[in-house]
Amino acid sequence: MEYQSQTIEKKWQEYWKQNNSFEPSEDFTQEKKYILSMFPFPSGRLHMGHVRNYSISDALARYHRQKGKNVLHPIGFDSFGMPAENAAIKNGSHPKGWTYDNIDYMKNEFYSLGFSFSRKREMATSDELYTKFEQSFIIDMYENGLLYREKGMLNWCPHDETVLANEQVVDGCCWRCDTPIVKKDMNQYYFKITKYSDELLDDLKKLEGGWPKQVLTMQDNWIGKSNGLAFDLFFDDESKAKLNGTFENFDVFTTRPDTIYGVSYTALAPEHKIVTYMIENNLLDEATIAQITKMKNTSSIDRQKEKAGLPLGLNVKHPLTGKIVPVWIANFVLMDYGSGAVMAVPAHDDRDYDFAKKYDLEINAVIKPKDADVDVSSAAFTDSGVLFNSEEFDGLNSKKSQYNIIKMFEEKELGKKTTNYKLKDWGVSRQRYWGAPIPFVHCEDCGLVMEKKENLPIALPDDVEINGEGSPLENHPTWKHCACPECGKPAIRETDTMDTFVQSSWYFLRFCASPENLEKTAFTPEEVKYWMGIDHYVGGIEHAILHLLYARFFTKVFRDLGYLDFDEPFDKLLTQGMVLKDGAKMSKSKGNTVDPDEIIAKYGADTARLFILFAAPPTQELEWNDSGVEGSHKFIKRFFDRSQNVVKTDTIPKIDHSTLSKEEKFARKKVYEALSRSEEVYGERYTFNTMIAGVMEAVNALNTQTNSDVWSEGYWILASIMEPVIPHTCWEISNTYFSLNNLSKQIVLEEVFVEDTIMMGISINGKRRGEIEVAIGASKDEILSLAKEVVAKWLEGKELVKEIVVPKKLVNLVIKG
RNA sequence: GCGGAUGUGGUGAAAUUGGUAUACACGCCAGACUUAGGAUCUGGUGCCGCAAGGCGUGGAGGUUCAAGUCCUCUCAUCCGCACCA
Repeated sequence: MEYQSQTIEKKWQEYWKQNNSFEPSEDFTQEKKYILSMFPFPSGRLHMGHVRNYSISDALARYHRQKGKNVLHPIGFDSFGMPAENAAIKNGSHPKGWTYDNIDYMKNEFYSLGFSFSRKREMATSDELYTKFEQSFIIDMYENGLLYREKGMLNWCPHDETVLANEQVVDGCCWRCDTPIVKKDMNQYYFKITKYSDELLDDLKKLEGGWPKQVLTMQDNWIGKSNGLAFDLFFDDESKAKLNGTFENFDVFTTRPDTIYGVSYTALAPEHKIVTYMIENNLLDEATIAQITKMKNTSSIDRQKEKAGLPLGLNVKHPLTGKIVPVWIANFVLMDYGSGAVMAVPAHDDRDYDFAKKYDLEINAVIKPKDADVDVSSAAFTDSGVLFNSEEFDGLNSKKSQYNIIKMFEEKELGKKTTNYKLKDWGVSRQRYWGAPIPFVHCEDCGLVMEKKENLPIALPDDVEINGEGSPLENHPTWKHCACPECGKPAIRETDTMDTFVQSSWYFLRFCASPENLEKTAFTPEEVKYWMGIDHYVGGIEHAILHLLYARFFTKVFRDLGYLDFDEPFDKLLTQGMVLKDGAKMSKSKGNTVDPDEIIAKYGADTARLFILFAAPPTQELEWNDSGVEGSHKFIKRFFDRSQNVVKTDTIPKIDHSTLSKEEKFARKKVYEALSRSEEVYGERYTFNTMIAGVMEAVNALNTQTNSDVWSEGYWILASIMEPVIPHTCWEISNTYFSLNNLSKQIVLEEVFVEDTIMMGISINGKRRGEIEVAIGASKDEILSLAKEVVAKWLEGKELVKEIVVPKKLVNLVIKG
């Protein structure tokens, strides 16, 4: 029989569907594995990145199923989001119809690739049931002070007409459409993720070993914890008078208190409240105000190009020396970090230095290298060192003096030790239609009121006009009008919807819910206790910060709300590399995409899966290569074709190893080597490419002999090992010859590795000069004398200095002269 | 600038603890079978050299009997963060 991918693949896909082959058991006494790939956005069609993602998780799922584990390998769709609305604007489709059509199409693609997902647990986050539970969680979070509404300067994307979280601003532009963002003052809902800053940071330690180092570092940097000193700078009397007595002081933060005697000016962010006050009260001349306004309206990228600022005509007193220090506005001071004001030590900070040089401000060095003088004539000295010109702290090193100076500030109540974070609260409201409505109501009498849980879900109206102008919910004629849940009077429903990252922050918990209970609860404590944490989470590195940080945050919140009792959701994280073509990431705009459907039609799903897992280890980039795909296809054909040598059997053949020929023994050894390598690969290393290479070697070795028992045993095992990679082919072979009995746990027979003789390399001074075959029990002397014979011509006339025998590996002879 | 990686044949890549560098595959070359081959099978293929031999894991040193692997320095590429006080 010739290999017909179409026939075989259709046959088994249908079989798996009919037999519910991949549904997890509800028996919680069994050992479980929860294997999850990051769920996709239903963009329309699968791309190769998806195929790679799910090929990896499917291989792991199928492997553990063979091992007898209770495997949860679910799939869903992250189905709210802007592209559905953009499609609506572009071609008049309805976001809902567009989304669910895409889901249907993509589901078919998934099953045509043979992925072993639990069909009963399929879901989409835009399902009303999902929204219902999510809104309920939101209410809980609000009640517990983890969600709040506040007016603030927000990142606004003028193109998408919506607010963005700090995390969604990339290089000052919208992460989705690349439009430069502007700041806008408006009301917004926030999750209090900063409450968990320390825990999110500290628990990264628990993930070491399970998560890639790079991701841990990225999260660490993102949280951006830094320790230092915060203290107040007081205005002199003249400045106080200028400010009409409204401000006495402002506070600053520094991580380098050791440099404090070098302060020669201070700087405020242009958005600082003192600056705002001065502008509003006409304390600055028009030219200055114009400059400040211009500075504020400059994008963050442009602001970075050159340091700029201007003096405010105010002075503060140095907290230790009492010296008068001028106050400036500087464009490099960020309003949203620390207090939006800094003490400037140009001698020991690059930014302060540039600024001081530009405006000819004092540069006072107070730190010098341990055994040298400091020179700040051309650049700041930013290393730590030894203090001088620092009164009582002279001669101390930076570290020691930091401690002492903070202590002194605290004793004199001038300031205190402080920790700052880059992490900000997560702004979650979006002025869009296709998202989960935020379940609140604005009542004139009662203020902001939560919706009652029995009224959930607050579902989206279907009859909306989506034209890209404003918020469709805001513009809807009736939807927002409702009765206040508290007093019953007419009120206005919140028209903002939630950031889609809210849905992806808990979907993995929803998958734990038994299909029987879907209507009743989001999930039960027993269900999540059994299935979580996720044993393997597979996805792209692009989610290293946003999604993974938010999901960790939600897990901790849910723990504190009593829904679950663990700290971290993802035990092991596998970040797959990108799929490239011609050296660049596959993308429609570059026109270098390969359509999975076409590959399936031409070669079959198994070929696509094999190529993807064989061409590179999963964490590395994968270069798409058409002839490589051909090669994978050829191997499957050959593997299928050679199965003719197998004799039908329901149990693995028993073979007396001692009676076999050399080739037969070798073939068995290769088969079992492939098996033991597969254990390592599926269990811990995930380098599927090496495992597949091992199987290819085994097939090559089987091909050098004709013993039908050896063939049958070999295929019994190889079809089992390869089933997670090329499931259709392996089920076909296993069904034809083994009644599927071989798709189960395999046992490594150590006897096949026992050999009578062994090859050893001979090297002289570390250079390979020959090899010998020695009996397995040969003594060191026997080995040495044999080795010397083989390399006799190299030893002639030389003095033998040392002899090293590494058992079963090699002999190294050291010679001189 | 800070942080994280990665550098091995013509190509994708192996080498688990320092122990025969280049497994497996692609490509290429030769042969077989074929009306034909972009099918299939068999063999060859790191580089230089007729050979003996020499040289080879980005580069330079070092440790070791032995280094792709460990140490020091350096170069290149990729990714992330980036005026974070």
